Amino acid sequence: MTSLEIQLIDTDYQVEDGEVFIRGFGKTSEDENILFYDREFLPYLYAVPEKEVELDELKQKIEDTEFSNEDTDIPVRNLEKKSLIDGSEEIEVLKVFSSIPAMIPKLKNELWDLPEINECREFDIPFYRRYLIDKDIRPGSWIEVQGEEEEGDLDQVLDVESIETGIEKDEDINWYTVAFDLEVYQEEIIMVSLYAEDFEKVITTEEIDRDFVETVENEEKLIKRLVEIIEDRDVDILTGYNTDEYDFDVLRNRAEHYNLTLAMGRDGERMKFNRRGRFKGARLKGRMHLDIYPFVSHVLAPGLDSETLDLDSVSEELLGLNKDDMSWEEMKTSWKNKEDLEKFSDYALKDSELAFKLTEELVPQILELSEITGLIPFDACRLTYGQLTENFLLREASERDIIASNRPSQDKRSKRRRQDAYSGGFVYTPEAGLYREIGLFDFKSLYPTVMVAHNISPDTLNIEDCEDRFSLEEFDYNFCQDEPGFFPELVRELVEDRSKIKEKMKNLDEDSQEYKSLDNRQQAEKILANSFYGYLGYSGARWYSRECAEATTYMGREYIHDTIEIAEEMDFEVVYGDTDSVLLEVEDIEDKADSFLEKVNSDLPEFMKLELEGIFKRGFFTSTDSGEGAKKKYALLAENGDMKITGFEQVRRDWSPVAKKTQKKVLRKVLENDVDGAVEEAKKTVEDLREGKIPVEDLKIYTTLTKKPENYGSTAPHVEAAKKAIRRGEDIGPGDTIAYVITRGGGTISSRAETIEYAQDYDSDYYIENQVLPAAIRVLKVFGYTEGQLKGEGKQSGLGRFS
DNA sequence: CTTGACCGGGG
DNA sequence: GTGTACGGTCAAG
Repeated sequence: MTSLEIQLIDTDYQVEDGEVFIRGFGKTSEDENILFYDREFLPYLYAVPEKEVELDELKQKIEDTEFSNEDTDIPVRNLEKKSLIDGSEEIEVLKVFSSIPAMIPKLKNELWDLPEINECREFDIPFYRRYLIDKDIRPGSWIEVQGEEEEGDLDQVLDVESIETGIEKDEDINWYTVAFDLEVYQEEIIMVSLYAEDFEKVITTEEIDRDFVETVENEEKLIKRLVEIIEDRDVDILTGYNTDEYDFDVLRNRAEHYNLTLAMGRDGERMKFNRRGRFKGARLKGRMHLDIYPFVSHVLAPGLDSETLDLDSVSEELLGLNKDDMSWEEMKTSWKNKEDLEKFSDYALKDSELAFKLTEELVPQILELSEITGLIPFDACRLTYGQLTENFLLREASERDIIASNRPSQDKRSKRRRQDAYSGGFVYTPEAGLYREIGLFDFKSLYPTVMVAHNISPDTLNIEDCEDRFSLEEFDYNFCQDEPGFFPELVRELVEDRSKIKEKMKNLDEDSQEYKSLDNRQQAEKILANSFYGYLGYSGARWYSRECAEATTYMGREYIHDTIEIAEEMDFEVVYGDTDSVLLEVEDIEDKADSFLEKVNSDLPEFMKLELEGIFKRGFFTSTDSGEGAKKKYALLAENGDMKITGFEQVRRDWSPVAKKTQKKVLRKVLENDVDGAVEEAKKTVEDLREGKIPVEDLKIYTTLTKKPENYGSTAPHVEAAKKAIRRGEDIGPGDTIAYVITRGGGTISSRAETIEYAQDYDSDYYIENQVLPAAIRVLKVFGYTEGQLKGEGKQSGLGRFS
């Protein structure tokens, strides 16, 4: 008998001779790769009997019945009576075991047809996740596996007999991480870049004068070399940016083309895509392939300022780092003409370097999330917010003997979506204009704390037998306050654990490993605590409750209103407010903030708190077309000169650089209280456009071609530009991003769109009227300027010579 | 105003 | 794979 302390990396299951076994991949602190088999775990579901049915009789009936489906026998291996909590009541159910996971959906259908059975539950939980939940195994924590050694390719292979969890071991595993990135030209891989802490490489078919470049004969060798490097370096974590949808897709197609097996995992099997809805995940067994783009888009995006989630903007926001400045056009030209390949290879390497650095920042968070939710890292980094939350809830429910609700049918989901939307956060209508000395105050985790303060939870909603109810006049439902509900209890645990962690962090060196790991844990807890409100209103949720979500936002609005009222009583000018924050203008704000906070916080229930988020020396709010202040569109200027811009066009990619740059300059001048200077900036750009002084680079607008140009029903500039380029022999197809410029001449705008390579001139009027002026006037109209004035026409009609 | 198509990331 | 899971924006109807 061998006993090993390991951390789990990955699990799946296999079926042999009609029997299922779990595979667990892990690692010891001595860097040994471990594979264990667990042959003792069977798939099951819960059968909930009709009310008047005698459980023992039903048990007997199921034992005596031979279930089958289209000539396949559906074995029932075991039956257990269980008492579980369903909402606010306790129910008696049967736990029905079968032989292999694939039998479970079939068994569910057969059982559900029995008149004695009301419904089945928990029949759609992936087998490997069920295993981890039931065994209380969490990736990222130590477990001890005991069993007999077997033959195998990994350092040790065990046929497991027992697993012990909750092992205290003061050691972390340093996962060996490599980021990679492909460069592709005309559907062939021309470069692979790899980046690790101790290693950087670009593999390509050209000779390039760079130390990190390794030249191979052809594309086939290039793929083989990549696989070899992953294997040789025994990579634990392979990462990249959008590698699921792009790099691995290309890699698989090209490997198929050469009849190569992409065996990049630790089990020697071919890489497979896991499909989940509209996403696919490239799964390498026994290694963690963590694509960070899905994590960024599903989990981080709501908290990011950046509107686009491309590698460049995300790295800029999270790391303060940018990609090398090389456009796709330049790259194509470079490869086609075999010129400047050094620059190209630098660019390629930079991409995987950025992906690596982003990984260093995010993977610890992903691994923490994996530990808290108990999902394997592969899942933790790909699931949506709602799915992450649900998996956390499933585990917490199981620990409390709570039986999970079923996932809603497609029909039910669309009904939920169609239901009238309930009101969300309160947004205060600002007065357009310029403000100075602004304090930004916000509630710490408003919705989670509201849920705790009022015990808002699906299992406290409208309980018959209840002493103390929290009712809202507006709604005909109430929440029982007698016992903490499932959701408030979880929020409280997360929030309390989080403040304990933050307390601990105060006494630690910020650069220490312990500080960093605690920081990642509290981040992950914050992510989860904040997800519950959204989850309750998510149509696909098992624990969906429109009432809970609605009551939560309602109370959130109440608290913001109260805060605004207090601010007004204290003679602060309320500039703006959105959901959980207020912007207040007041002289000597530093001095007055404390008494304001004290007043607000003393009125709040325990657990809720308003904080001062920051002080800004100026703020600018624009107006809508009707002239009233616009919501969610403003710019703030901090003491140190940083601008925080929200909602303006300048962050959107379907605007040309010249429009975005001008708008940014105009905003900065305005925030510096120099409106004349702002007008000058706009006028100067208009003039430069007229005189043809603006480089074409600043005029291109990006749009992605999603299908073949001839398949578009409507005309659009990027489609027309693409059609013309194709006629000239360019290789352009679906997936290509078209950089186009509107050129001079007659006809519609679309007919004058040209890809940047063929743009001989540009239509200055188009750029003035449709790009620069709308972007600039969005800001300057607040000061009474019109587009005409910015074009220079205002001089005649305004205060100029005629007045 | 409602409905349906498109789009994200990557090269 | 205990399968098939988004959400926002914009033009067209």
